[in-house]
Amino acid sequence: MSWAVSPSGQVSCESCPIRHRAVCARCEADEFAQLESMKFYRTYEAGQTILFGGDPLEFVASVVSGVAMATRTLEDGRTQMVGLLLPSDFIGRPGRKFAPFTVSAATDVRLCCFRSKPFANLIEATPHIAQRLLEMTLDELDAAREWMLLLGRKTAREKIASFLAIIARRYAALAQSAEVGVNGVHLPAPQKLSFDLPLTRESMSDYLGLTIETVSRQISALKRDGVIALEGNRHVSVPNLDRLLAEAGDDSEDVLHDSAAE
Amino acid sequence: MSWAVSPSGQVSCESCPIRHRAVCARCEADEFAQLESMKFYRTYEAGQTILFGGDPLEFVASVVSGVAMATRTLEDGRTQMVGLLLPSDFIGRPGRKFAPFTVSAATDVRLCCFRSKPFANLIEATPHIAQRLLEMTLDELDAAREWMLLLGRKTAREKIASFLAIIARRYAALAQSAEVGVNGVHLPAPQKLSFDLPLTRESMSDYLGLTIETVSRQISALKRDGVIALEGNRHVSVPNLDRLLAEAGDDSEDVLHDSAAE
DNA sequence: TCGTGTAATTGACGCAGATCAATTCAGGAA
DNA sequence: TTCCTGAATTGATCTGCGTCAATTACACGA
Repeated sequence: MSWAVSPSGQVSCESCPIRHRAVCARCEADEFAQLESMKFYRTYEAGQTILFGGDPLEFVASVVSGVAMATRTLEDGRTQMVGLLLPSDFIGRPGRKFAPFTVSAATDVRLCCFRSKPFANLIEATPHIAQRLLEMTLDELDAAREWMLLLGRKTAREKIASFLAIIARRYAALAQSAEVGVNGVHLPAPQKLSFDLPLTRESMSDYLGLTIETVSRQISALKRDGVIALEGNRHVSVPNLDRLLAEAGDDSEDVLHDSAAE
Repeated sequence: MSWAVSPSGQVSCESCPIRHRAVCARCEADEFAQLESMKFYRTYEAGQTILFGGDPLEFVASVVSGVAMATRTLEDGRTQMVGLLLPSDFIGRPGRKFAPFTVSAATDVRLCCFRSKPFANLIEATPHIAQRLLEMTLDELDAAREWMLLLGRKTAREKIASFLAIIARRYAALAQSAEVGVNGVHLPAPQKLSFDLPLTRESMSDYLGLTIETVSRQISALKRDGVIALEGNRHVSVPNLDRLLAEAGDDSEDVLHDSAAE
């Protein structure tokens, strides 16, 4: 099994960077105290497997920092990423006993963990956690549907452009809610932004349903065409976000800016 | 807008075919009475649009009978199905104001509808509905992840075989829970089954991220190879389910038989 | 600073599935 | 039954992405 990395220093929930976005976001003081007493941290290095598909699920967790990947694999080794887990995202399902996919660390990752059983009990008792979990699950389902459109119908170039737009947007949201730079993201001005890719080319190919070579070629093509610029392999800057969005081929960025708030 | 079809006879929840699977499955008598007083039915003919993407969402609904499709479309018309809605499946999201995708009827469809606002209020008040909705949403997310693996990494032949397996399995589950034949499904013996396809070839191509021609060719190939037999265009029989599952290429049907029950 | 191993790029070529174009088939109306 | 119309099949050809195979670039430790 896999919970193999040294735990490290506890952090107070008060100062937790994902306090207002994670599954605990809506908790009242008493619920919060319960969670705080149950929680423990795990850290993983880039490349480590956090959880093998099919393994018994003894924990659920929130991603505190770093990026993790959920992947599914066919018999012959073809693999598809089915979830990209950024800070505040939740891993696990109350009541589920076995992992339906493999989870691994794309960068160094810190998780805030809870034992499955007590967490499931807590959910029964505290509607605020269940409510927030429903909200997050519905958001994830929206993202999955957009991802399906990408996988089924977009060209390789559109896939790359879409991926870059997704990363830029999600990091921008994180940076905004934390009000600090995260993972090397900077937002100097609206319309010009730059960020580090959290994934290798191989992981990008697993995300997009492409080969590593096609990913590389299309990134080169977007660079050649001036849609993006690269510093090193990982750092991307986007001189014109609208141009990138146009390359992504979506009919408009409407739809997903509809908030779930009542 | 779109709620354009004649309502028809009310049905008591007691005798509702989706009573034990839909969003109302876990309700107590009093919650149930509230739902019953709020509900109203809508029916749609095969091919009708139920809801256009971007339209204001005034209702949520459960599919009572028939099959509906959620689809997203790119500017140039490329279309991807992002949800296949069978009886008991839920349409809508509490708090969402606009439809993030188009919903249309693949067969004649009957919906059990609730106005959004009162339904959202009810959810706040009754944890059993929210719990059930969370469970259903998590199931849908599992299905979306399997679908992503299919779209990103499976060959055309594997996609067709997977689709047939999914339809067979979901209908089998429905038939089981209703204990009656549904939509022409029969289960004469374990290992030999037959059913009607609820989708046209075009809808199948939208589901699978293929063209209609490729769908047709691969169905012909599976028939030629004896994996399936056809009567007419819609009725499929599967002489050997294991053979079909092997063609679908999944590493095993493990994973998804893990129940969400505690 | 220099190696060294892994990640990424680039090129040549092949093929699965898309596209374009006829037929053929199925099922409902008269 | 026969006609008629949209759905489905089948064939010929094209092409975007995958596959195979070298380089080349980069990050990291000595």
